[in-house]
Amino acid sequence: MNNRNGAEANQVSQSVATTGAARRTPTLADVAAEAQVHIGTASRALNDATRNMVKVETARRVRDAAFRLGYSPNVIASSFRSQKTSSIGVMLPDLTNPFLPPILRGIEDVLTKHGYVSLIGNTDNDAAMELKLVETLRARRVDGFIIATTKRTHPIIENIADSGTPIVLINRTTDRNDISAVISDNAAGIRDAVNHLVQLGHSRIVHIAGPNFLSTGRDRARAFKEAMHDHKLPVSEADISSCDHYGIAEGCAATKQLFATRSDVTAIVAANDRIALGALQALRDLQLSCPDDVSVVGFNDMPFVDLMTPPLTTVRVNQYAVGAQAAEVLLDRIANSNAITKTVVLPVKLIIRGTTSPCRSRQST
Amino acid sequence: MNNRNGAEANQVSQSVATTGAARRTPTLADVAAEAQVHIGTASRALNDATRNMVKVETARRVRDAAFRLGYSPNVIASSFRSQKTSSIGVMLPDLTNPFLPPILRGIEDVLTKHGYVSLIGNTDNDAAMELKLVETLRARRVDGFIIATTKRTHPIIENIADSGTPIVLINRTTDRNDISAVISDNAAGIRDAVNHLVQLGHSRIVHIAGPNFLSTGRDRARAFKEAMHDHKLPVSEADISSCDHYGIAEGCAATKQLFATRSDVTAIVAANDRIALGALQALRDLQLSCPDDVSVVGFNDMPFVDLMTPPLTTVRVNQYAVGAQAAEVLLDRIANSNAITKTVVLPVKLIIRGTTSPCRSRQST
DNA sequence: TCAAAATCCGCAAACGGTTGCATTCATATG
DNA sequence: CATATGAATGCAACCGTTTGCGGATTTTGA
Repeated sequence: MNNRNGAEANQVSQSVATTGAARRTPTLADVAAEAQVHIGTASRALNDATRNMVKVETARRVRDAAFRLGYSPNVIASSFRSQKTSSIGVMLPDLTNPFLPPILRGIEDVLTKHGYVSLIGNTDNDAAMELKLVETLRARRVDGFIIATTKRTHPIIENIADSGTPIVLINRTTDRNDISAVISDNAAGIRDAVNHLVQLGHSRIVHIAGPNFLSTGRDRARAFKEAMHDHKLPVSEADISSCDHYGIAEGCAATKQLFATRSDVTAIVAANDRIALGALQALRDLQLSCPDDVSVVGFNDMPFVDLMTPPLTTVRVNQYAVGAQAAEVLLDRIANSNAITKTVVLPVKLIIRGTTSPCRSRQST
Repeated sequence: MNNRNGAEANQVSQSVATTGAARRTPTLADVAAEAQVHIGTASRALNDATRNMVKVETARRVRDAAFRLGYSPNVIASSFRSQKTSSIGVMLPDLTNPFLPPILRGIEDVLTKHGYVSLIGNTDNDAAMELKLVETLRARRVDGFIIATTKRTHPIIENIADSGTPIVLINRTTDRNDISAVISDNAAGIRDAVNHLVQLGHSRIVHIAGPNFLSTGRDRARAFKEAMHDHKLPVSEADISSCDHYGIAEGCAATKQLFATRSDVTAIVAANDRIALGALQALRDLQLSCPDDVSVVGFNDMPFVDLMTPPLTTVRVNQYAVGAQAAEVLLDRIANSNAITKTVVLPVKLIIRGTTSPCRSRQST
């Protein structure tokens, strides 16, 4: 009886596995059975890389069977066996920063074109969250990383690179030059901005800098000094005020602090658009008009700065391209593990709008 | 000789596999060996849900071993076996729409808190891309879907719901009421907008509507008519111009079309902020001043509409909360497969800024 | 003190593909 | 004609966890 029950149970589960197959989502085994081939052959027939190992007629039969059954390959099973997840981790400070979505879109577009998918995480520039995120992404076995949050030295990130996992940095780089990166031409952008202001007759130009521990902050400040120097304009440390964060409030505060000691300034080169927004706020608070009293130029050309009044003159970086390029570089590195590490520098373009105008040197207060 | 070589090779790989074990990323088997327990026990000790099946002392020993080895659980293997990926698919029209990032942030925040991760896809409202995305996400075996792109009838999406996969819609719903959704109180928002305009003395108020095939477009238009009716103000079809897309260009065109036949309008209720931006453009083109000649109110309060000149009066929807709520509802449904389907309606708030002012009925042209 | 119950843990079978190797069969070669 | 060559497919191990089942050990209860 026990035996008999067992036999019955077997038969039932058997019948479930056959007639009931329509219920379950079909597996490769179902497809192979339907196409009358071995499961291994079915696998090869369905996989682009191994398609040529099987007769074209057989391949067609398998694909037909797969279609007939509505087969959807189980990517998890595939990832598990092949140790490739076709997914990449993206580490951002905060998705809500309008500068980032176009970059993400660029990343997504090239990833999906290659059958990859991205896992996005926000860190709010918090070290603990960064660590947790990296652990999560590692646990999910992402094939590579795109990182938008690095400081000039950053142990967590350097650790990823050292572990041999493909990685590419965007916007910001580390001081180490053995990690691939996609950045914009900070030096050229700042130079163009200064040139523009000089052409408008400005000579008392100051720089509201970003954090020195970020490559963008350091590079743009350095470029500012060089550009001033090229124009034989004096530039001292007093002409540069640094923010320890790329924020509107910080930009406002830094501007006010600088204006407290300098009353003849007629133009501001801000390290990025948010700092520029803060500078504009500061000018308003100081009862100064932009651009009549003081000209301002930003950096990034993030969405909507063209709709403000006055619209912001700024250095446009091609955000979408940064993302797309980063994904390309990363996928290249994944496909070809000894691809050289490279830093891609994308061109920028000064967009002249309403916050800059000819200099009418203002009176000292 | 062959044999000897083979033996040597074996020994080498053996030594790699033992002493070199530190090289490989450790597996559960390594942890179990280190802790001197069976692999099954190690699994239970490390898993919150099964922790109580093992003695506390044993659990501690296992966790210590895991820590010592730097063990990172292979989520892929876990997903494979348990048929749960702890990932959910998010379908968006376009991440680049500034309305969406705060929603996404809300989704991400609650998902990560529960150990989940999201796979985001952009469809650009293209049916083919939608289908491809759904296939991709199904292949990756996401545990559920959050969908921001549905039309009032939408076969692809209804198909997901019918398949039994947990799903929740955001912003927009289908006409079917058996699918969970998180939306904002469209009717209240429009009512508040109309009330505000009436209080300012306006009576010639028109509505630039969204697409009728979207629930938001239909609901807001319907609410507009009701609100006008409540104030005993006449409202005909001529007072409503529809856009077939929530875009700036469409809003501009629809406004111009309506103003071509109506010269006494003093206020516009736009179906969303982008349409409102288009309406403002149209007014500029028509040499009309906002808010002096015509008041405008938008919907959504997306980022940066407060920085424009004049800043936009609009109905604020709590975007972050929409995303967070959607994630909560979805996770609840995943954890509890017979949770009731529910539609969560979040409150909205009229934010009065610079595009609305008291009516000074303008002359007919 | 001993049976029953409860607790803890080991055992081994999945999960669904991929892939190196073996086998078969047809074709080319000497 | 026998054999070498190569193409096409079958075979089966393997990837790292989870989990139902049952055995061993301890605790409980009368």
